[in-house]
Amino acid sequence: MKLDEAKQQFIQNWGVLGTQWGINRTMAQIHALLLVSPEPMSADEIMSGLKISRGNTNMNVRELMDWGIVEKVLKPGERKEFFSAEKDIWVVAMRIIKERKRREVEPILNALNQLKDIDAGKGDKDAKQFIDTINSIQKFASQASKGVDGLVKMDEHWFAGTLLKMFK
Amino acid sequence: MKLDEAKQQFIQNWGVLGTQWGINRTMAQIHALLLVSPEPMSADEIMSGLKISRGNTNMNVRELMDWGIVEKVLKPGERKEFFSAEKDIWVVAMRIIKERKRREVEPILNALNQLKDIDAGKGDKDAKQFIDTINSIQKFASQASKGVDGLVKMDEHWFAGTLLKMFK
DNA sequence: CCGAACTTTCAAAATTTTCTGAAAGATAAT
DNA sequence: ATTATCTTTCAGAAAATTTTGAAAGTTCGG
Repeated sequence: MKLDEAKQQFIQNWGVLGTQWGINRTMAQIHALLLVSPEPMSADEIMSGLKISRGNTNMNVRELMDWGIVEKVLKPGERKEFFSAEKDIWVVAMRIIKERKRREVEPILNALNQLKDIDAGKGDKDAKQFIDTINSIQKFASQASKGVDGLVKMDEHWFAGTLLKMFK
Repeated sequence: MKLDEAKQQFIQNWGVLGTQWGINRTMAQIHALLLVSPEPMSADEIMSGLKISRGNTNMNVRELMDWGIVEKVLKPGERKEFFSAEKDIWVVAMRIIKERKRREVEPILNALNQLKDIDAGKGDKDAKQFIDTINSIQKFASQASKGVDGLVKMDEHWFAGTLLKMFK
């Protein structure tokens, strides 16, 4: 298989995986493209590389930057902006997990809290069961959330230097 | 807040969370509805509870059963089928994680394997870098995958009885 | 200031995903 | 074997998401 062909395949696969995980296809593809590009790429290069419009490119690159897994790179003497993806997959995964937790899990946890505030007669079986369900979801989510924090913190500190090299 | 109101809210929230994680809104809502229902529900009850069509109901209930987090329950002397959700959130989470791994992560890992098969000259820098990237993704994914297996196995065995009670 | 080079925005169009409802398929009682 | 009850299917409709591209905005050198 030719190199370019392999890159192309990789980009497609990454796009599909993205969709399945609730990320839009193009965003995942741009990420893949940058991942396998030895050099930072300009908006125009991304556009022609993936055959997508300027607006689409701009929008999704910006979102990738929000996620902290793509950065803007300026080349001296060039007017254009270039973009490059974080190449360390472990770092990418940590950022994504951390960010999803912040954006999605935390708001839900808050919302759940309000739900426990129910007017119920003393012996109201149903209300009790409902509150139990909510409680158990909360307990689970907050444990998971702590687990993530732990992982991230580990990574940010010394652990990064040693054990985690195994993942690379 | 009234109990029904709270349930309603919960269902909506769960629907939103589902969308963000690549699960369709209705499926998540049906799951939520069953989660907070003290009794198993029939297709008709789900339809009227969520104001959705029969087809939609049938399709999504079936999918939830595929995921192993909802089951069909037959009541003696009733012609209808009833459905009930797994109430233990830890079990739900394990099933989902395990299933997503099987359906999504494993196929990608396979696909990646083929990509390393590249015709490259000996000193081909670019090809080398590409292969490195693919390798590191594979290594990461397979570690993560093993981690999941470990978690699941733990859960299936004795651990369930002890430490994991913390999550409930 | 002006204009060239580039980036951002956003309304409308295209695409993808989800949902509906009627028809066809089961199953069981009579 | 007929009918009543319930489930499944699926083509077309509706809704949601994504993409486009042209116009507006920005920035910089001269």
